[in-house]
Amino acid sequence: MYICPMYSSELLKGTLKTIVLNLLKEQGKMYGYEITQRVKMLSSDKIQITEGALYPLLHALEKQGEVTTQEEFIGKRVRKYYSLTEKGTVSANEKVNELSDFMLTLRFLLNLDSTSANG
Amino acid sequence: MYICPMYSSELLKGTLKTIVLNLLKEQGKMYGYEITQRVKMLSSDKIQITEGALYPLLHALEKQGEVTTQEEFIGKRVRKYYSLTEKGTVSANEKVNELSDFMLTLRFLLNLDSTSANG
DNA sequence: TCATTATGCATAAGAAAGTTATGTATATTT
DNA sequence: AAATATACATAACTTTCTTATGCATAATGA
Repeated sequence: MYICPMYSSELLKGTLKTIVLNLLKEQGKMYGYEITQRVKMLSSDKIQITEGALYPLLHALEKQGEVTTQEEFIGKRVRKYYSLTEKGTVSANEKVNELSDFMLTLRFLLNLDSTSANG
Repeated sequence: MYICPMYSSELLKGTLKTIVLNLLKEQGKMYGYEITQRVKMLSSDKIQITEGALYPLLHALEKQGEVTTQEEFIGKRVRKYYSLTEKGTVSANEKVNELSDFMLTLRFLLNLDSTSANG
């Protein structure tokens, strides 16, 4: 049986924060578990954000004033929703632009550019 | 005066090994300093590989049998040339393919696949 | 009904892979 | 002569993950 391989973990390093900020920007507000599931789904299981990586990141973003939180109770269980502040929105845009630029540079460095005019 | 900004260092993590293996594959053989300079040039100074990152990586690659070395003297100064073994060539191809795939996934995740011509 | 899986948060210990700093030495440029 | 460039190497430290653990509620299935 074929197991869809995840990317080696080094690759996620450095992009996780960008992914999370961008999701929050697009979705308005999300809670931690939801973020892990959405990334898993959107990446066809090739990116699985671990809780040990995500929650500390979210806490750090809150501490730095890039996100605010809002708790909601589903029955007896709490959900902690995160949404971007203005600062976080700026940061999200910057991060996405930088990563996009970086990927262009990488494509050039690795000679991955198709023969046509784009890149 | 405008300083061309380097990418935040997290981004390089996870891609350095791929970059080095791919350069060696394309160039046949290279020495450490040459690698740093080529990446700097090809990236318009936006990626600067530090020696503290590069040399330990090259030593690890040699230990794992992915590269072999060959010393050459330029006057009294030594240059240590690295070239890929067969194993290293396989590894280079795998790494580049994985990174390429990962970037596609990222573009999708981050909604960077604009319908128009730019990104 | 009881076990398993899913949902949902959190944190601590450890590993990986960089940065920064330092060291040594030769060659070139100003 | 001093500064910069070339060329290697390694140690201490930091960042940022993974892995492991813990707690608790909800849903599913045998």
